[in-house]
Amino acid sequence: MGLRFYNTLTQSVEDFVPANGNEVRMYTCGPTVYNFVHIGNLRTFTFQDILRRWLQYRGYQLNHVMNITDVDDKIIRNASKEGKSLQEYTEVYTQAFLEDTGKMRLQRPERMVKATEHITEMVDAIQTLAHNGFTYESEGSTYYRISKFPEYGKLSHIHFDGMKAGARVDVDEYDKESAQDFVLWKAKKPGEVSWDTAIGDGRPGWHIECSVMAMKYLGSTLDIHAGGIDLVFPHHENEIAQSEAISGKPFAKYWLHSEHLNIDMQKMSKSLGNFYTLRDLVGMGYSPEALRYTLAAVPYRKKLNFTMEGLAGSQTSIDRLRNYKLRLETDKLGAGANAEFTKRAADALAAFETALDDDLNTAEALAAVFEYVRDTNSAMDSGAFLADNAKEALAFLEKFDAVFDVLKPSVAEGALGDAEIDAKVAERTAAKKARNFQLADQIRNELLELGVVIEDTKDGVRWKRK
RNA sequence: GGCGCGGUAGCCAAGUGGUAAGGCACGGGUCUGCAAAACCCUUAUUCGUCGGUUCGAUUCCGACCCGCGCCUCCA
Repeated sequence: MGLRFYNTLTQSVEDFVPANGNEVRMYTCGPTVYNFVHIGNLRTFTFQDILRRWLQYRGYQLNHVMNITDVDDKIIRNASKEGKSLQEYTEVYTQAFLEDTGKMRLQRPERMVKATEHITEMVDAIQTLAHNGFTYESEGSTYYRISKFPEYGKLSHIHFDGMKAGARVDVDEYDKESAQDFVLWKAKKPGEVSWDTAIGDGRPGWHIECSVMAMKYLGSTLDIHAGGIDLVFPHHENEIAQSEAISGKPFAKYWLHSEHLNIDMQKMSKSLGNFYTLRDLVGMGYSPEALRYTLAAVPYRKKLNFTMEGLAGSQTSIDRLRNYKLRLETDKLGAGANAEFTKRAADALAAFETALDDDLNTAEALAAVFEYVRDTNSAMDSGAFLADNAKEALAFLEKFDAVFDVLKPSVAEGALGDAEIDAKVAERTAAKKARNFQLADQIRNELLELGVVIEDTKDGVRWKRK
């Protein structure tokens, strides 16, 4: 079976077949730049990164657009509170976003686009919607009339025919004809940033930017649209309503949504004091790779229960893989290949690929890796694992890392260069040979303080940076 | 009230109508001048509860209990 994804639109797992051969046109909802990204945001972006990498692994050519929302209520409020312009304020968090996602090793989309740089296109789109009869004006704002779009609710599978008892309704939005109608263009309020346009002086509603930018750069029907599960309603539902009312075509074929994470079984929130950004965790001594691994290891449609114990465990898991790689590179193995392990390498790779093809089952993919690592570690001990098998293992690790990208340490190299460390290690080895253990231990401790760990193995001494 | 997700070893977590992956932690061991590091082994007769279907269910069906999400801004 080939690559397949769970599609929110159809609520089923479907074979993935993009419209144009190998090209994948993908749009993902990026950050609203009013703060540093927290680990919940990063779960979604890490999922999107795994998705990107797996599509590439499978030979697809990506054309991925991500938006940056740089105008919205929170941004306007916070910017004015700090006495900054919109640009000054959002620039800080846009840069921080790029830095943080870089540390997380998230690939950059082919194109990142800002809402404020597409005001003209949004106005055009709203005028087209007006022309097609999907809008109405009220007190200077323009609204989308949901009743004109019968398929409204098809993504979130919410039925709006007849309000249910208990459903909450915005009572104060009296200027809307219907509670589900949403704003396309908000009339200017005193003191707020605004654009004076053909449809009035104001600013865009939240949803229109994504419809406009997605269609501008990717055409009227996307292959994949992805985001966090909370965006299904209303954001993505509204994007569909807007886009399809403009183009008359399906907006996206596959809708992929990632689940949220909890912290120690509870929702992450500032009031509970369990709210973390990448910067917080790095400040506590955790590596970005440990977070990356933690977020990637649980399949994206499962709620992820984030714990500090789990984060530390991820670092240990990564270390184990790094040690394994180091061992493959340094152990003195017999020449040739053991056919048994050639087969196991192929089997492990097949299991790895099958798991990721199945709606990105990262947990199962990792199981395939670790099972192989354990088997071959034992075989290296027994001598059954030969030099060419090690090459196969390294090739497998390379494929693993093309997706998970956790093997390369991101810690600074520290004060010592490789040559200096080699010299120190040689000095210690000589001391050991002379049975001057006091000097040997002293050198070992010195190196340890500089973040270098010495390992005595049956094939000699090797070292690594901690 | 509507829609949806989940409850598998101390923790994280995969999975299937045929008898429970993997990771972390704990414990044990190998190696070692001692250590460290590394590596290996061990850990669920059992998959929320109660019924049903079946030769057989953790896996299907029903009921119930518990936790969570969305329906309003939210990754």
